[in-house]
Amino acid sequence: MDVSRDADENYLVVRRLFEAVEVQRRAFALVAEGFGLTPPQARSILRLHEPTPMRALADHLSCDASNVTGIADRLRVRGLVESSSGDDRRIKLLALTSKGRRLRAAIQRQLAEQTPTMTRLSPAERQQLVTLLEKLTGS
Amino acid sequence: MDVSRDADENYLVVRRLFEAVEVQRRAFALVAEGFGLTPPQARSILRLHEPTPMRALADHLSCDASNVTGIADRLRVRGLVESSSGDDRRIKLLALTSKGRRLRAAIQRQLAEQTPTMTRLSPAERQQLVTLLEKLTGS
DNA sequence: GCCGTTTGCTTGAACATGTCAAGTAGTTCG
DNA sequence: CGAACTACTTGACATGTTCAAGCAAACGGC
Repeated sequence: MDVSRDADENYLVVRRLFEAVEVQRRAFALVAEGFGLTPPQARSILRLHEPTPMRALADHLSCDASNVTGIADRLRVRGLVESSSGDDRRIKLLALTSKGRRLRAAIQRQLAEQTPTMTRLSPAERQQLVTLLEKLTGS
Repeated sequence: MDVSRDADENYLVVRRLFEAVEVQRRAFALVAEGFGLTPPQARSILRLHEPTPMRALADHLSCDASNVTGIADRLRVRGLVESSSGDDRRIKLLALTSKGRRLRAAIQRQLAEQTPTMTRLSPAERQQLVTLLEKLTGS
């Protein structure tokens, strides 16, 4: 067994993977920018299909909770989200405004149309990809 | 034809995709952090298999050239890269030091071992994935 | 019911990344 | 030769990111 050879071949797979990740990331950033949003801001908007505690948003973005404060602030200034309190008065629930909901729909539409996955793969290939990705993310 | 229904189904595919992208991104960031590098720094190191103009590195990272100046500075301070001039004296060629080359090999090894793609997919599935990704990135 | 602990969020410091505009130096080409 | 282009640097500024510190609310044992 040639271990170093194995490592090389495995790394080729990994490299392809990260190349593809970069392509997607750029595509996403471009769509977000088209709506005047940074990628984390766009991801937040997409996540807010329902009122969501900031803590949950931080988990979704896999970042520190303190980070979400700033991101939410900037979205609030632009009238895209608003926050309310629930039973637990420590928790701030973030929710989209109607303007935010319209924006979210537009982003989804554009992602579904312009993402390379959608434009360059056949429906069958997309299904194959989804299956692999689900296994990959453990969902 | 129910266009909005199509858009919804397409968006589900896109959502899966971006979830997977996030998983990979986190995995990469974690490996990089383990070596005391930020993701762009690690990506730069991986790119420097040969002396590379800063302009080419900027293209690879798809960012502004001015950004690369700072990234290269920080890598230089840590003794991982050094720069030289070629024929065209405007161009700075970045190259790994021997310390940098050792680090690069270690990063590749760890990515090949720890990336979810490698740990959660069978070799056949990995091959399938690579084929799809190549089509996706147009390479 | 009280008090220590945990949890959710905010604030401020410190740093990396990213863009843009402006500047310098080297190349190219008419 | 000179204008235009190219490669890099610098500085200003916004954002994202983490960490440490702090505050307020909720929880849990006793």
